Amino acid sequence: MLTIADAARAAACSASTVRYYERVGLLAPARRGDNGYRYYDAADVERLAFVNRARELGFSIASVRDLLRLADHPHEPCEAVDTLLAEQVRSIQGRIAQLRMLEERLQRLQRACNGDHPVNECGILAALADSQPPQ
Amino acid sequence: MLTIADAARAAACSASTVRYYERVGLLAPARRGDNGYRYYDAADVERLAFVNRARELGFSIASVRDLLRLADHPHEPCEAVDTLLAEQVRSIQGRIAQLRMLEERLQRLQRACNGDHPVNECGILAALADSQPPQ
DNA sequence: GCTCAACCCTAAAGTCGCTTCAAGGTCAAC
DNA sequence: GTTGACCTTGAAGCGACTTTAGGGTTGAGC
Repeated sequence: MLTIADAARAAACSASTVRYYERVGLLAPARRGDNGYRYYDAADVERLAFVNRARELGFSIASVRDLLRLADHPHEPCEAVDTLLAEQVRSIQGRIAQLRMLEERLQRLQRACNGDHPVNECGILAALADSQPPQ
Repeated sequence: MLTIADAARAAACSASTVRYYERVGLLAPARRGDNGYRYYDAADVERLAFVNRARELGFSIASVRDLLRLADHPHEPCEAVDTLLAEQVRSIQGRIAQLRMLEERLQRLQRACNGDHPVNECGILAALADSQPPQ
Protein backbone atom coordinates (compact mmCIF):
# COMPACT_ATOMS: atom_id res chain seq x y z
CA MET A 1 0.00 0.00 0.00
CA LEU A 2 1.43 3.26 -1.17
CA THR A 3 0.56 6.73 0.01
CA ILE A 4 -0.24 9.41 -2.53
CA ALA A 5 3.32 10.71 -2.50
CA ASP A 6 4.68 7.23 -3.14
CA ALA A 7 2.31 6.65 -6.03
CA ALA A 8 3.10 10.07 -7.46
CA ARG A 9 6.83 9.40 -7.23
CA ALA A 10 6.38 6.04 -8.95
CA ALA A 11 4.54 7.69 -11.83
CA ALA A 12 6.78 10.77 -11.91
CA CYS A 13 4.23 13.40 -11.05
CA SER A 14 3.22 15.33 -7.95
CA ALA A 15 0.75 14.36 -5.25
CA SER A 16 -1.44 17.34 -6.04
CA THR A 17 -1.55 16.27 -9.67
CA VAL A 18 -2.82 12.87 -8.57
CA ARG A 19 -5.56 14.52 -6.51
CA TYR A 20 -6.39 16.67 -9.52
CA TYR A 21 -6.67 13.65 -11.83
CA GLU A 22 -8.99 12.02 -9.34
CA ARG A 23 -11.10 15.18 -9.11
CA VAL A 24 -11.52 15.45 -12.88
CA GLY A 25 -12.36 11.76 -13.16
CA LEU A 26 -9.24 10.43 -14.88
CA LEU A 27 -8.66 8.20 -11.87
CA ALA A 28 -11.33 6.44 -9.85
CA PRO A 29 -11.63 7.66 -6.25
CA ALA A 30 -8.82 6.06 -4.33
CA ARG A 31 -9.33 3.64 -1.44
CA ARG A 32 -9.06 5.45 1.88
CA GLY A 33 -7.57 4.42 5.20
CA ASP A 34 -9.25 5.10 8.54
CA ASN A 35 -7.25 8.31 8.72
CA GLY A 36 -8.75 9.48 5.45
CA TYR A 37 -5.48 8.98 3.54
CA ARG A 38 -5.58 7.72 -0.02
CA TYR A 39 -3.83 4.39 -0.59
CA TYR A 40 -2.67 2.94 -3.90
CA ASP A 41 -1.50 -0.41 -5.22
CA ALA A 42 0.51 -1.42 -8.27
CA ALA A 43 -2.50 -1.42 -10.61
CA ASP A 44 -3.40 2.12 -9.53
CA VAL A 45 0.17 3.22 -10.18
CA GLU A 46 0.04 1.65 -13.63
CA ARG A 47 -3.09 3.57 -14.47
CA LEU A 48 -1.59 6.78 -13.13
CA ALA A 49 1.53 6.16 -15.18
CA PHE A 50 -0.61 5.59 -18.27
CA VAL A 51 -2.28 8.94 -17.71
CA ASN A 52 1.02 10.61 -17.10
CA ARG A 53 2.62 9.21 -20.25
CA ALA A 54 -0.34 10.27 -22.36
CA ARG A 55 -0.16 13.76 -20.87
CA GLU A 56 3.56 13.90 -21.60
CA LEU A 57 2.72 13.08 -25.20
CA GLY A 58 0.60 16.20 -25.19
CA PHE A 59 -2.84 14.59 -25.11
CA SER A 60 -5.49 16.74 -23.45
CA ILE A 61 -7.30 15.53 -20.35
CA ALA A 62 -10.32 14.80 -22.53
CA SER A 63 -8.25 12.71 -24.94
CA VAL A 64 -6.65 10.82 -22.08
CA ARG A 65 -10.14 10.03 -20.87
CA ASP A 66 -10.90 8.61 -24.32
CA LEU A 67 -7.68 6.61 -24.38
CA LEU A 68 -8.45 5.13 -20.97
CA ARG A 69 -11.93 4.18 -22.07
CA LEU A 70 -10.46 2.47 -25.13
CA ALA A 71 -7.86 0.66 -23.07
CA ASP A 72 -10.68 -0.62 -20.88
CA HIS A 73 -12.43 -2.25 -23.86
CA PRO A 74 -9.77 -4.60 -25.17
CA HIS A 75 -11.89 -6.32 -27.80
CA GLU A 76 -12.98 -3.29 -29.74
CA PRO A 77 -11.04 -2.32 -32.83
CA CYS A 78 -8.19 0.09 -32.22
CA GLU A 79 -9.11 2.41 -35.05
CA ALA A 80 -10.22 5.07 -32.58
CA VAL A 81 -6.80 4.96 -30.94
CA ASP A 82 -5.11 5.49 -34.29
CA THR A 83 -7.41 8.40 -34.98
CA LEU A 84 -6.66 10.09 -31.68
CA LEU A 85 -2.96 9.65 -32.26
CA ALA A 86 -3.11 10.97 -35.79
CA GLU A 87 -5.00 14.04 -34.60
CA GLN A 88 -2.40 14.61 -31.94
CA VAL A 89 0.43 14.34 -34.46
CA ARG A 90 -1.27 16.84 -36.74
CA SER A 91 -1.87 19.24 -33.89
CA ILE A 92 1.78 19.06 -32.80
CA GLN A 93 2.95 19.57 -36.38
CA GLY A 94 0.72 22.61 -36.68
CA ARG A 95 2.12 24.11 -33.53
CA ILE A 96 5.66 23.47 -34.72
CA ALA A 97 4.94 25.18 -38.02
CA GLN A 98 3.53 28.22 -36.24
CA LEU A 99 6.46 28.43 -33.88
CA ARG A 100 8.89 28.18 -36.78
CA MET A 101 7.28 31.13 -38.51
CA LEU A 102 7.51 32.99 -35.24
CA GLU A 103 11.16 32.10 -34.91
CA GLU A 104 11.89 33.41 -38.39
CA ARG A 105 10.11 36.66 -37.75
CA LEU A 106 11.99 37.11 -34.50
CA GLN A 107 15.32 36.41 -36.14
CA ARG A 108 14.60 38.90 -38.90
CA LEU A 109 13.86 41.38 -36.16
CA GLN A 110 17.16 40.56 -34.50
CA ARG A 111 18.99 41.44 -37.69
CA ALA A 112 17.24 44.82 -37.68
CA CYS A 113 19.35 45.84 -34.72
CA ASN A 114 23.11 45.51 -34.78
CA GLY A 115 23.28 46.45 -31.11
CA ASP A 116 24.84 49.40 -29.45
CA HIS A 117 22.62 52.31 -30.29
CA PRO A 118 19.97 54.25 -28.40
CA VAL A 119 16.46 52.91 -28.30
CA ASN A 120 15.09 55.48 -30.71
CA GLU A 121 17.36 54.15 -33.43
CA CYS A 122 16.61 50.55 -32.67
CA GLY A 123 15.22 48.66 -35.62
CA ILE A 124 13.46 46.22 -33.34
CA LEU A 125 11.27 48.75 -31.62
CA ALA A 126 10.83 50.55 -34.93
CA ALA A 127 9.43 47.40 -36.44
CA LEU A 128 7.10 46.91 -33.51
CA ALA A 129 5.93 50.51 -33.68
CA ASP A 130 5.62 50.55 -37.43
CA SER A 131 2.44 49.73 -39.23
CA GLN A 132 4.33 48.04 -42.05
CA PRO A 133 4.11 44.27 -41.92
CA PRO A 134 7.51 42.84 -40.95
CA GLN A 135 8.49 41.56 -44.38
CA MET B 1 -12.18 60.03 -32.10
CA LEU B 2 -12.57 56.30 -32.34
CA THR B 3 -14.69 54.05 -30.18
CA ILE B 4 -13.16 50.98 -28.64
CA ALA B 5 -14.43 48.76 -31.46
CA ASP B 6 -12.88 51.10 -34.06
CA ALA B 7 -9.55 51.13 -32.27
CA ALA B 8 -9.64 47.37 -31.88
CA ARG B 9 -10.38 46.90 -35.56
CA ALA B 10 -7.53 49.23 -36.50
CA ALA B 11 -5.11 47.19 -34.40
CA ALA B 12 -6.61 43.85 -35.39
CA CYS B 13 -7.79 42.70 -32.00
CA SER B 14 -11.08 42.61 -30.11
CA ALA B 15 -12.67 45.30 -27.96
CA SER B 16 -12.53 43.07 -24.93
CA THR B 17 -8.84 42.54 -25.47
CA VAL B 18 -8.37 46.31 -25.43
CA ARG B 19 -10.25 46.53 -22.13
CA TYR B 20 -8.11 43.71 -20.83
CA TYR B 21 -4.88 45.46 -21.82
CA GLU B 22 -6.09 48.58 -20.06
CA ARG B 23 -6.96 46.58 -16.96
CA VAL B 24 -3.54 44.97 -16.71
CA GLY B 25 -1.81 48.28 -17.31
CA LEU B 26 -0.42 47.79 -20.81
CA LEU B 27 -2.47 50.75 -21.94
CA ALA B 28 -3.13 53.91 -19.97
CA PRO B 29 -6.77 54.42 -18.97
CA ALA B 30 -8.56 55.73 -22.03
CA ARG B 31 -10.19 59.12 -22.25
CA ARG B 32 -13.91 58.90 -21.58
CA GLY B 33 -16.90 60.65 -23.13
CA ASP B 34 -19.80 61.97 -21.06
CA ASN B 35 -21.55 58.67 -21.73
CA GLY B 36 -18.67 56.75 -20.15
CA TYR B 37 -17.46 55.41 -23.49
CA ARG B 38 -13.73 55.06 -24.11
CA TYR B 39 -12.38 57.16 -26.98
CA TYR B 40 -9.12 56.71 -28.83
CA ASP B 41 -6.95 58.69 -31.24
CA ALA B 42 -4.24 57.69 -33.70
CA ALA B 43 -1.50 57.66 -31.06
CA ASP B 44 -3.55 55.32 -28.88
CA VAL B 45 -4.08 53.02 -31.82
CA GLU B 46 -0.34 53.00 -32.51
CA ARG B 47 0.35 51.95 -28.95
CA LEU B 48 -2.32 49.30 -29.10
CA ALA B 49 -0.87 48.01 -32.38
CA PHE B 50 2.59 47.91 -30.81
CA VAL B 51 1.23 45.77 -27.99
CA ASN B 52 -0.61 43.56 -30.40
CA ARG B 53 2.42 42.99 -32.62
CA ALA B 54 4.59 42.14 -29.65
CA ARG B 55 1.96 39.67 -28.42
CA GLU B 56 1.81 38.11 -31.88
CA LEU B 57 5.54 37.59 -31.63
CA GLY B 58 4.88 35.58 -28.51
CA PHE B 59 6.09 38.07 -25.91
CA SER B 60 4.37 37.71 -22.55
CA ILE B 61 2.34 40.56 -21.11
CA ALA B 62 5.21 41.24 -18.71
CA SER B 63 7.72 41.42 -21.57
CA VAL B 64 5.45 43.72 -23.55
CA ARG B 65 5.36 45.98 -20.51
CA ASP B 66 9.16 46.02 -20.56
CA LEU B 67 9.25 46.72 -24.29
CA LEU B 68 6.84 49.62 -23.88
CA ARG B 69 8.90 51.05 -21.08
CA LEU B 70 11.98 50.82 -23.28
CA ALA B 71 10.18 52.40 -26.21
CA ASP B 72 9.26 55.27 -23.91
CA HIS B 73 12.90 56.01 -23.11
CA PRO B 74 14.35 56.68 -26.54
CA HIS B 75 17.79 57.77 -25.40
CA GLU B 76 18.76 54.72 -23.43
CA PRO B 77 20.81 52.01 -25.11
CA CYS B 78 18.79 49.34 -26.83
CA GLU B 79 20.74 46.49 -25.30
CA ALA B 80 17.79 45.55 -23.11
CA VAL B 81 15.61 45.25 -26.20
CA ASP B 82 18.13 42.92 -27.80
CA THR B 83 18.22 40.86 -24.63
CA LEU B 84 14.44 40.50 -24.47
CA LEU B 85 14.36 39.49 -28.11
CA ALA B 86 17.17 36.98 -27.70
CA GLU B 87 15.39 35.44 -24.73
CA GLN B 88 12.23 35.18 -26.76
CA VAL B 89 14.06 33.49 -29.63
CA ARG B 90 15.62 31.01 -27.26
CA SER B 91 12.31 30.28 -25.62
CA ILE B 92 10.64 29.65 -28.99
CA GLN B 93 13.50 27.45 -30.09
CA GLY B 94 13.23 25.47 -26.90
CA ARG B 95 9.54 24.93 -27.44
CA ILE B 96 10.13 23.84 -31.02
CA ALA B 97 12.76 21.35 -29.89
CA GLN B 98 10.38 19.91 -27.31
CA LEU B 99 7.55 19.63 -29.78
CA ARG B 100 9.81 17.93 -32.29
CA MET B 101 10.77 15.28 -29.77
CA LEU B 102 7.10 14.86 -29.04
CA GLU B 103 6.34 14.51 -32.73
CA GLU B 104 8.98 11.82 -33.10
CA ARG B 105 7.72 9.89 -30.12
CA LEU B 106 4.18 10.07 -31.46
CA GLN B 107 5.25 8.91 -34.89
CA ARG B 108 7.15 6.00 -33.43
CA LEU B 109 3.96 5.15 -31.57
CA GLN B 110 2.02 5.33 -34.81
CA ARG B 111 4.32 2.76 -36.34
CA ALA B 112 3.63 0.48 -33.37
CA CYS B 113 0.11 -0.02 -34.67
CA ASN B 114 -0.49 -1.12 -38.25
CA GLY B 115 -4.22 -0.61 -37.82
CA ASP B 116 -7.02 -3.04 -37.87
CA HIS B 117 -6.73 -5.12 -34.76
CA PRO B 118 -8.53 -5.13 -31.42
CA VAL B 119 -7.46 -2.71 -28.75
CA ASN B 120 -5.74 -5.35 -26.64
CA GLU B 121 -3.27 -5.99 -29.44
CA CYS B 122 -2.70 -2.33 -30.14
CA GLY B 123 0.92 -1.34 -29.83
CA ILE B 124 -0.05 2.22 -29.05
CA LEU B 125 -1.97 1.46 -25.90
CA ALA B 126 0.60 -1.15 -24.99
CA ALA B 127 3.29 1.49 -25.11
CA LEU B 128 1.23 3.83 -22.96
CA ALA B 129 0.53 1.11 -20.43
CA ASP B 130 4.05 -0.19 -20.42
CA SER B 131 6.64 0.96 -17.96
CA GLN B 132 9.41 0.65 -20.55
CA PRO B 133 10.54 4.01 -21.83
CA PRO B 134 9.48 4.40 -25.48
CA GLN B 135 13.02 4.05 -26.92
C1' DG C 1 5.16 10.86 26.78
C1' DC C 2 6.77 14.80 23.98
C1' DT C 3 8.30 17.08 20.11
C1' DC C 4 9.40 17.71 15.44
C1' DA C 5 9.49 17.06 10.67
C1' DA C 6 7.29 15.15 7.15
C1' DC C 7 3.56 13.63 5.54
C1' DC C 8 -1.86 13.68 4.84
C1' DC C 9 -6.63 16.12 4.15
C1' DT C 10 -9.95 19.84 2.09
C1' DA C 11 -11.60 23.90 -0.21
C1' DA C 12 -10.40 27.82 -2.45
C1' DA C 13 -7.62 30.88 -4.93
C1' DG C 14 -3.87 31.80 -8.19
C1' DT C 15 -1.54 31.21 -12.83
C1' DC C 16 -1.87 33.17 -18.10
C1' DG C 17 -4.28 35.69 -21.56
C1' DC C 18 -7.86 36.37 -22.74
C1' DT C 19 -13.24 35.37 -23.81
C1' DT C 20 -17.84 35.17 -22.50
C1' DC C 21 -21.76 36.27 -19.82
C1' DA C 22 -25.27 38.94 -17.43
C1' DA C 23 -27.51 42.99 -16.87
C1' DG C 24 -27.83 47.19 -17.99
C1' DG C 25 -27.09 52.12 -20.65
C1' DT C 26 -26.44 54.73 -25.37
C1' DC C 27 -26.64 55.83 -30.06
C1' DA C 28 -28.05 56.31 -34.87
C1' DA C 29 -30.96 55.09 -38.55
C1' DC C 30 -35.45 54.40 -40.02
C1' DG D 1 -40.15 55.22 -31.03
C1' DT D 2 -38.31 51.16 -32.05
C1' DT D 3 -34.97 48.52 -33.58
C1' DG D 4 -30.16 46.72 -33.51
C1' DA D 5 -25.57 47.62 -32.87
C1' DC D 6 -22.81 49.49 -29.99
C1' DC D 7 -21.04 50.74 -24.98
C1' DT D 8 -20.39 49.93 -19.68
C1' DT D 9 -19.16 46.89 -15.44
C1' DG D 10 -18.04 42.89 -12.66
C1' DA D 11 -17.67 38.21 -12.54
C1' DA D 12 -17.04 33.70 -14.25
C1' DG D 13 -15.00 30.37 -17.52
C1' DC D 14 -11.11 28.04 -20.08
C1' DG D 15 -6.96 24.19 -19.29
C1' DA D 16 -4.12 21.89 -16.39
C1' DC D 17 -2.55 22.24 -12.90
C1' DT D 18 -0.06 24.69 -8.50
C1' DT D 19 -0.24 27.08 -4.36
C1' DT D 20 -2.11 28.54 -0.10
C1' DA D 21 -4.49 28.29 4.23
C1' DG D 22 -5.75 25.80 7.91
C1' DG D 23 -6.02 21.82 9.79
C1' DG D 24 -5.05 16.36 11.18
C1' DT D 25 -1.61 12.00 11.28
C1' DT D 26 2.49 9.51 11.46
C1' DG D 27 6.88 7.92 12.90
C1' DA D 28 11.41 8.66 14.74
C1' DG D 29 14.31 10.41 18.30
C1' DC D 30 14.75 11.78 23.05
